[in-house]
Amino acid sequence: MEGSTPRGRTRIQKEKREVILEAALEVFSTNGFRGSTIDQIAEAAGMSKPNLLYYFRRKEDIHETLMHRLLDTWLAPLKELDNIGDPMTELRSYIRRKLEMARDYPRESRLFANEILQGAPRIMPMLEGELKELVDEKAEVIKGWMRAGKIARTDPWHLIFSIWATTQHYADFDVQVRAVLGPDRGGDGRFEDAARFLEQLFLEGLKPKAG
Amino acid sequence: MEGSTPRGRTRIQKEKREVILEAALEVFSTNGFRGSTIDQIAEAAGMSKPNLLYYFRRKEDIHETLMHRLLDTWLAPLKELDNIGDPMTELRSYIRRKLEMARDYPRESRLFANEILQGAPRIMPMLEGELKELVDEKAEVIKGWMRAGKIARTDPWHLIFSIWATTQHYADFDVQVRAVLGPDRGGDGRFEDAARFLEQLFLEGLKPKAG
DNA sequence: CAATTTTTTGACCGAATGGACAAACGTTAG
DNA sequence: CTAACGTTTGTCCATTCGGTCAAAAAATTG
Repeated sequence: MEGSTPRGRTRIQKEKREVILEAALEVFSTNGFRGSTIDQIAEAAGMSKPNLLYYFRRKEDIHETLMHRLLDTWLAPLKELDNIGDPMTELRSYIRRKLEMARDYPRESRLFANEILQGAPRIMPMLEGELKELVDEKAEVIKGWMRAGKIARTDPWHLIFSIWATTQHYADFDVQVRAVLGPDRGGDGRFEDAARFLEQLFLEGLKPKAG
Repeated sequence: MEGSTPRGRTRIQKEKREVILEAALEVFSTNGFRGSTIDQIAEAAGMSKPNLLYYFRRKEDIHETLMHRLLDTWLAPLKELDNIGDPMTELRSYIRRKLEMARDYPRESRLFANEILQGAPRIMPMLEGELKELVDEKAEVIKGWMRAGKIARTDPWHLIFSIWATTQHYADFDVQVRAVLGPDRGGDGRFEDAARFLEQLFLEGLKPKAG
């Protein structure tokens, strides 16, 4: 007999859950959690509301599943920051990768931003646990680079914040960026321009001082 | 008694409208527009729902009034960016002022962020009009500094974006910042640390290259 | 094929929500 | 006192929304 949480998931269940999550990502990221309705998600997923609720019992279950997946993807670039390679190269790669994620996964970025903006009610423990540990660990790596005179001495935590802020800005504030740049400069090239600018800002700004 | 009610708005009306806007700022900035209810705002303002609706006919009227005021305040620092003073000093002042606004008016920042995140449905014309013009104008000022060799050559628009992103990050992503910094470093001092870091990043990153 | 299980949907429910409205309340002027 | 005006609230309404349920429709299995 099957238990309360059927581990055995049929082919249809797996597929439909994916379709729902994809639709929910679209809807949640543009309307926020409370601003989204199950009907909207169901329609975007091409099924009826009761049918959707057959796969996810509650609206919040969809959001939770989405958020849980997101975090793994989202932190992957930082995890790759390694103290093996050349510090400046490592930093440049990290900035590049984060900017690429803002370009290729803007919905995920907005979903995350929405959650944080509202006070992170559903992922607070994760921020104080997993995320803090990871950042602290990488801050140590960066501190090592500073001690070795490879990059300028500064606050590693705020350095990480500034990389997050500047790169995610191009996903979260995309409409503003495009509006300000206008039709000519606001096209696809904006990410290249941003990459060039950020690279210059961070690499020059973090050049080690003699002495 | 005559002339004591300019433009047909009594003293009580002015006062109560202020109370409501203050309450609405609190509620909207933490729950978003759709996530906020008139009842919540009314309770925060210390009055009944019908009474609130006596001062603002619709929920959206409150939001609109709030948003309109916000924009003036929000763009003031950039308007002050002047080509009279020393470029580096001007930039430092601008960064300082923006960071102070993130510290002192986080609710306003979140309200704005919420609006942009949702695609700026209510303020799009403003972004493409007033805001774009202002930024274009200031970009010219910055370009002048670059031509004069006062700061490094780079993209002025993305420079402005990066200042917006890094400073507003401390308001919009406040919970994440505090969670990552932890109880010790996440206290009131975090803004001083941020100011020090950002100053270093931008001033070093924008130092003019010889030649 | 029939039996059984999984998937889908129409109809429905209760709670929340934005908003309307008239009655009541308070204040001031005659 | 009354009349007039601005303010406040209890009550009500229509809609929306999250979620349930039973029963039909596919799909799977023996």
